[in-house]
Amino acid sequence: MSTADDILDLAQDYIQTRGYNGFSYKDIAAKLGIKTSSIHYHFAKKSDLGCAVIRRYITDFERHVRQAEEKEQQGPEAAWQALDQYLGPFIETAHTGTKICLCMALGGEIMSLPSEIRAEVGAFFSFNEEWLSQILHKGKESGAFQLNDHPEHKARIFFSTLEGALLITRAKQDEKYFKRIIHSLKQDLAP
Amino acid sequence: MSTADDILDLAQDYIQTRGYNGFSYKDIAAKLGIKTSSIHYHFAKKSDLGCAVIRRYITDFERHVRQAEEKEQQGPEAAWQALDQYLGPFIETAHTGTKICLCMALGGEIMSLPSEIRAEVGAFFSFNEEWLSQILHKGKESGAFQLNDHPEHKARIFFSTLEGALLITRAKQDEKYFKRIIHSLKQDLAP
DNA sequence: GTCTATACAAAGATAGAC
DNA sequence: GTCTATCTTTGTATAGAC
Repeated sequence: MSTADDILDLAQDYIQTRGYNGFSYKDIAAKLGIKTSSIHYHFAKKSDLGCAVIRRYITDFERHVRQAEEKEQQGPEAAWQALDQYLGPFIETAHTGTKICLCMALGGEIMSLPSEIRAEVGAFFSFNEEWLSQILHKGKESGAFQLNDHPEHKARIFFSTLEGALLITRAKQDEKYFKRIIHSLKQDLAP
Repeated sequence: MSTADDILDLAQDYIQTRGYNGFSYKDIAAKLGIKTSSIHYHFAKKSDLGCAVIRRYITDFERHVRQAEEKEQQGPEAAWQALDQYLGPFIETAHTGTKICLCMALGGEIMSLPSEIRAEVGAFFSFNEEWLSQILHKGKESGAFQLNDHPEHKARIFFSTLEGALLITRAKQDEKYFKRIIHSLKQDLAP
């Protein structure tokens, strides 16, 4: 792992815990045992670092979701497996007890962020909704899911709930809270 | 309106738009045409200001919700009226296009906040869940609502969705998004 | 690629005059 | 209650040596 990767890892960790405006180059430098000027060598400005973090996050997330699509061939169990694959990172995040979704953290301070980062946050949210919408639609066709609303609407509700629950779970320091939400969300889709 | 109130108003506005770590005494002083030392006279430390803002916010919110309880006497329409009264501030916030719920904004940076503020954020979330849980329970009894889950679980889902949707709506700059979520949430409760 | 040195502005805060 | 003045620390960033 290169220094640049170490910096990205730490920056992402800081954003997910303290927010973009809640950490500095000094924090990262101290943890890595280097000087802030070394970080500026890899990422000239803080906004460059922020952009790099969110782009990597989205790329990794989309790769993860594409693996879910591979599982989701046809048949009822496949749709549920794809949904579980999708939910994995959210459950892991909740499990930390200290982090929320990176884009949720950035979304909370979005009016103070450079426009490049704003755009990425919006794109992440749209991607999730569209992907969920598709899988809900397919799951409905295959009989895996039963929906009381249009797939697009259901997808938005589902995603808003997931993200909101992550933040609230952390504030309450109660991982069980999140698990119950996941359970209710899945139950709501069951035929 | 006193200067202290003006400071509180501006601080709240800044937190809801830019986050707690996204504004400074200088920002507020500039807007009010005073010096930062004058703000320190009213609120010695930034954390004092933060605490005052969230405490006022919660007090005002609880007063608003208590008015909803008065509407919620008995009968099916009453439960729906109480719910609409409750939803008012969320809809107003979404309408600004720039703000999210104060506690959501603080919740996003909670790991960087003083413990007094952390505790208030958690209390706000718990209050909302408990209030919603009660009204869902009563509405179910009166036949106003039909629930496919326990009132406590439904309340948590409902609240998580509401808060998550506020943040996502702002990031996407699409108020219609929030209105559709509200519509779906209400439809889901209808018998 | 990392360091030292440095600049320069911003942030949080205090002391004391008016 | 607000001001001026001051202080300290932090944050972001650059120049140039190693």
